[in-house]
Amino acid sequence: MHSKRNFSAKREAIYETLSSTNIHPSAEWVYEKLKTELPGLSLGTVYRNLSVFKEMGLAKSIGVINGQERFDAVMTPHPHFICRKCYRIMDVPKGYNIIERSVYGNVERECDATIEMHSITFYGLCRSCSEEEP
Amino acid sequence: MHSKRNFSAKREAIYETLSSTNIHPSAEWVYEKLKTELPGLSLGTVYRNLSVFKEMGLAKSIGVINGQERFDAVMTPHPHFICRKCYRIMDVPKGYNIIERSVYGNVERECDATIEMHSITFYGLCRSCSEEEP
DNA sequence: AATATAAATAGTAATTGTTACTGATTTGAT
DNA sequence: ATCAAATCAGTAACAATTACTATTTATATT
Repeated sequence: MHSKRNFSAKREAIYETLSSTNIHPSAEWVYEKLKTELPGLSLGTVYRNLSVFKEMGLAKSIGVINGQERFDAVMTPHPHFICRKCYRIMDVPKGYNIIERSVYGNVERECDATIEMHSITFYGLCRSCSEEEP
Repeated sequence: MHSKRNFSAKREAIYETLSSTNIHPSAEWVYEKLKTELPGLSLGTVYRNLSVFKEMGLAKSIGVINGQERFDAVMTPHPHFICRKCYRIMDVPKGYNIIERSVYGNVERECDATIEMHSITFYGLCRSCSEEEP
């Protein structure tokens, strides 16, 4: 739709890689994925561009999972499931992101703060990890 | 109640410091707080004991916030509010931790996984940070 | 109480993910 | 084609955390 964004070739490739996977990759993963196709790519460039995307509102951080920051180009708010064993991150449909009306106001009063957003994360074991549990 | 736990003096002090604050401290904060009272305390000891508490089920991680892991000794599941500017973490009453019955089952089906827990986090600006916004 | 055994610690070094810097390259506008 | 601004590679710096080792402290046994 809006594919011409005046991105440099590398920036475009990084965005393309990020947005066409659902694994919520780390910078390292994006770098590994691209470096065969773009031999002259630097890991620093991946980090820098992921920051750029965050500032532009084209990507967000899922948080630091097992020591690495994980990213998502899907900007529609939705929960995630994180496997406590393999750290796989899966999307949960946005329909499950609902916090009951009235909660925002109540939490704002409880915390004396302005709430701008919320996030819901489910934790447990993915299928393949639970099959190999003790 | 269960104050005699056969903890070493330092382990006890670290647990006491962690459990008697509601700021959800980092290892560094616990260390700074204790080092006047326990001049021979090592930062590594704080890290190690926080890990021990996690393994023992006496503490849990709130996640890595602004580059530092933050801890909580309150084990009853409850949401948190995190200020996006000062990274203050506040407790939200556990009554707001409710995920509608049926959601766990649905998410398990959607993700092909076993859900063990969930976490809800609210983000925004705390009072003092919103007063100094541009 | 003395001694053996295990656990915990200080202090330091090593590791890891990430960020900052610098000089070279690429890009976009003229 | 030219030039200023943006982007980049490569490396160094950084910060949080973990690992390691020698020493100390606690616990158990006699």
